[in-house]
Amino acid sequence: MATQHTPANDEDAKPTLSKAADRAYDTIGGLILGGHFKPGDRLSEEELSRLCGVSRTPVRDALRRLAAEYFVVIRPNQGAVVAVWKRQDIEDLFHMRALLEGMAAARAASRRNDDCLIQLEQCVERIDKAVNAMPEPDIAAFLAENTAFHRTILDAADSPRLSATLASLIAPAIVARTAEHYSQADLRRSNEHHREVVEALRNRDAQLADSIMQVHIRAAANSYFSKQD
Amino acid sequence: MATQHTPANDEDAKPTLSKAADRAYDTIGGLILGGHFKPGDRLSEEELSRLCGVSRTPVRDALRRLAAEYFVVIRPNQGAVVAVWKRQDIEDLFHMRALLEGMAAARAASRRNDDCLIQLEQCVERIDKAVNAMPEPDIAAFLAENTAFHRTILDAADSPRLSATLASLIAPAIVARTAEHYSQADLRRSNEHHREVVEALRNRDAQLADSIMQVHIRAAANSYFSKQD
DNA sequence: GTGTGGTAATTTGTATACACTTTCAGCCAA
DNA sequence: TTGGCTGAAAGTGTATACAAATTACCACAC
Repeated sequence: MATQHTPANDEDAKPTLSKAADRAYDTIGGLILGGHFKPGDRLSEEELSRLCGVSRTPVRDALRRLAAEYFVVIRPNQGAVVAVWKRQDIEDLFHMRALLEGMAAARAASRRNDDCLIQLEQCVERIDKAVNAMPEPDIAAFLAENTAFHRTILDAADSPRLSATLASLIAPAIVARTAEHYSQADLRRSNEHHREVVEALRNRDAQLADSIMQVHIRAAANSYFSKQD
Repeated sequence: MATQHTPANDEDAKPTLSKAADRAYDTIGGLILGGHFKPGDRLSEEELSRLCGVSRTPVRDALRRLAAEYFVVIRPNQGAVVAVWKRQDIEDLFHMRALLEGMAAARAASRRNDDCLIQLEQCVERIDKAVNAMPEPDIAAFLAENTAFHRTILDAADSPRLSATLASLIAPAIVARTAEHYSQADLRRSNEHHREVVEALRNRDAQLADSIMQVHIRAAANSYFSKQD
């Protein structure tokens, strides 16, 4: 899910970005993440269609998708507003993520193959490099590899429904902000959790993998809120 | 979400069934549940618009909603097909439901008020009546009250995100088929679980509520699969 | 007979016009 | 001034026409 859409006129390297609905989705998502629209703001379909350069039809489609991911809230005959996420909502999000990613880790422990382990180890190494980069941690690389790590486990769990549900919970906004709030110590500890998860998967210890993953997510939640305000 | 309006707990008695998109949603969902469209069948937007008596626009809207709830799968430029649920998918569904409804029960244990308890007790009594109805259990009444019971707990948990996520997991199709597969003994045991949950909520024992609810959902899964084939 | 290419038919994706609902400003009456 | 009514303005919901993409089919070459 590409939420990034820099206003700089980049050559459309991806041929199928021409899809109006996708462009609307990316543009609106970018405007929300970029702060142009703040929580509670009303989103007029006509205004969005102007901003996106497409008609209202794909804009409506994009809004429904964003609503399914809880970025916006749509009330019948009253239009869409940017969702307001209270602290409790985000706590719930982390809680649910912890449960479901724990389940994913447990299943991955039973079903993993050797190739999966190799990939995970590579992720861990790359995250190490990103965390210890000088003069300061490479947040972008950390994010990319962290996402790859969790996605690899999710793939190994081999449950389409679990993947889909988790995808809607791991809002890119939250993940990005979490990393911003991480201190270097937090990042290091996070990757230590990754190492322990890999070890549990290697030993096919489902129970342990579940527990560690839950600890991992809850630690992320703590970091998020400790730096919050 | 609202495919059936059971008389048990309708908040908005507004007969806004005139909404074309809602009618399309209900109609298509009904055709799938009723077996007119079988898993794997292709869903032509034009054909559906004829069947629903509305234009393609609300049909597309309905299809997107159904896709968000995993009733159908939409592939870009290739239309929608009725989702095929393999046994593993349904097992995963129950597993996720167990985790999240357990979480809901735990939170409800902390936040419940007395009115909530009263409602739950009423549900339990009504379910008793439905289960012991002569000459045979009243499945429809059981379903309605069972849904009301779980929804009451979900409301008491007071977590919009949790409610929304669970709503997408508790596909009406599965719930209905589960009840069909229940024996009378299963139904009785199910309501015993309900009683235990209520007792845990009364004592504000979050851990116990969580555990019982997970047992409750897993028992439902067992009943589902034991009668399956 | 089989594989390939190209064209036509079907279907999805998008744009636009119109109908209906909500909202709010303005006005009248109490 | 306040309360409620009315009607216009704005915005969402729906229908339809058109564009783009996919699929099916048939001719043709090998």
